Amino acid sequence: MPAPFPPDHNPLVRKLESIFPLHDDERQALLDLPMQVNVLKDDQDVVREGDRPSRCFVILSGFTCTYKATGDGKTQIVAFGVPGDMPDLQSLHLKVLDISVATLSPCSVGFIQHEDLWDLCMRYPRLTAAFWRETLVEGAVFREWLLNVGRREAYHRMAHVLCEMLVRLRAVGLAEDHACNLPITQGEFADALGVTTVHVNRVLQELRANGLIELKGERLNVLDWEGLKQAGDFDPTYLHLVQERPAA
Amino acid sequence: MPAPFPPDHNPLVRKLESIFPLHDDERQALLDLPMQVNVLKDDQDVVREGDRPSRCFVILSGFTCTYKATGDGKTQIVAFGVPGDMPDLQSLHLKVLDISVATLSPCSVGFIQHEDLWDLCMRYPRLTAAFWRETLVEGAVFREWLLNVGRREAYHRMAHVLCEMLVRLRAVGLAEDHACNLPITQGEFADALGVTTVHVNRVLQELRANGLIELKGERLNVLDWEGLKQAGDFDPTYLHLVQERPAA
DNA sequence: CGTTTGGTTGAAATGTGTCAAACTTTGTGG
DNA sequence: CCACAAAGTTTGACACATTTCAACCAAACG
Repeated sequence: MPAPFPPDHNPLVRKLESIFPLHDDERQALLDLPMQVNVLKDDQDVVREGDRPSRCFVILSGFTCTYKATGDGKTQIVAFGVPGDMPDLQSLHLKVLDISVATLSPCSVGFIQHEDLWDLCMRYPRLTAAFWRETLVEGAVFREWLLNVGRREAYHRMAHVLCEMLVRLRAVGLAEDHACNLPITQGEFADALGVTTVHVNRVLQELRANGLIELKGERLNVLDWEGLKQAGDFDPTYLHLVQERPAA
Repeated sequence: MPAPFPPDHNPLVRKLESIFPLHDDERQALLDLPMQVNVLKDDQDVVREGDRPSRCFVILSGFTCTYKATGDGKTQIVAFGVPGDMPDLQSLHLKVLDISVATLSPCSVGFIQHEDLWDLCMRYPRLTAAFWRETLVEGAVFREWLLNVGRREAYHRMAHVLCEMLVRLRAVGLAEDHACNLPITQGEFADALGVTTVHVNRVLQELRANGLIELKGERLNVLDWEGLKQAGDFDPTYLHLVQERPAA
């Protein structure tokens, strides 16, 4: 079955429009893109480091993480993926994958053949720009994470990532102003922040004690958005959204 | 004055060919690209976070660093730039810069108007792919650095960056098999690795004591390449070079 | 030469890791 | 709907990598 999304709730379209204004015909072309939809359980690899894929995928629902591992098995999450994201879009140009992508929650993903994507880009040159831009924004997030991991203490690091996730989810209509679902365990946060699970736990308690957030199960509630932004030294410019919708 | 490089030593061409095979006409088109050459002293900003450039630049000679800073002034270097690199190529698609680029050594850089680059990409669609690919490889390096900073101890981190620089410089013909010039101070390494200058110093001494490297002034000499690669947990796949020339 | 920049050293402070156990929630099958 | 297992969270004590601070040294430079 093809993806059953009303045009304006199609995750791919929605995501691209959050960073690039689409014309009607381009939007339609995206909706018409041949796509093989797969439903995945959580904690499953979608693609693996070393793969040489002939297709890439878009997240239709659910969350993923993009990760790498050191020789002795320590893993670092380098990005979280939310609906609309294409975590291995790079494979269009880079033959062998330098990252793995796993599901953090049950997901449905749409596989798109590289040749179909090439085709689309030929027919709609502005879409080339849109996809290129998407990979560039992804790169900007890597840079910010590098600053985050390299130069901020764990407490601030955690706050920063929470800010980012909330803003990104708002941009694709998957978060209220100050709350969202975040199916990310403390162990996964640890791998994203370059710390241990134990420390993530302590730092989260601090954030809670300071009245900045509630976080229980998959539910994140930001009690003090200004405070959290400040704690995370967060400025959304690097996300390069067409227009950050200011949260009330 | 236009860049006085014999065709095959033109840094831009050389760099692109290290990750993308060019046809003759494409190579010529690159050589004909209008370019304003500027000579810069070391420790100067080329572009700054927040800028909205109408051009981007290619490094013709010298080294740069791309960096970001936290609100309280700590800086993180997210990439080193070597001749042929275009550290702010992203500005072609992202209006406002989320990074600053500074010279690490005296540099000559060539500024290219965005419109001229657009033009070129129109006339030679494969060059669009080449430039896109360049930004993707840059992204792959960010990811590896994230793993490096997040999950490796300072000693291994240092070894990793040294391996990377040597391989990248070899790819553009600026390093012998096991030695190169590296105008990077310990303070700058510190900002790249997310540690302090003091610690970089101690870690370098360890690398020297273990007989892996000599590093004095700007000169890096790798005494034990296999040992350094192992210490750095280094696998060059993520650099996506067309063909890693195996060092003897 | 004196001045600046970058490198080196040591001792004490600290953020984060490690280990190991207990607790809580979630999901599943009987 | 309970019972149990599995997964995730929380806690404490201690170890350790790295920071901090402060001084000193060496090389480069005008």
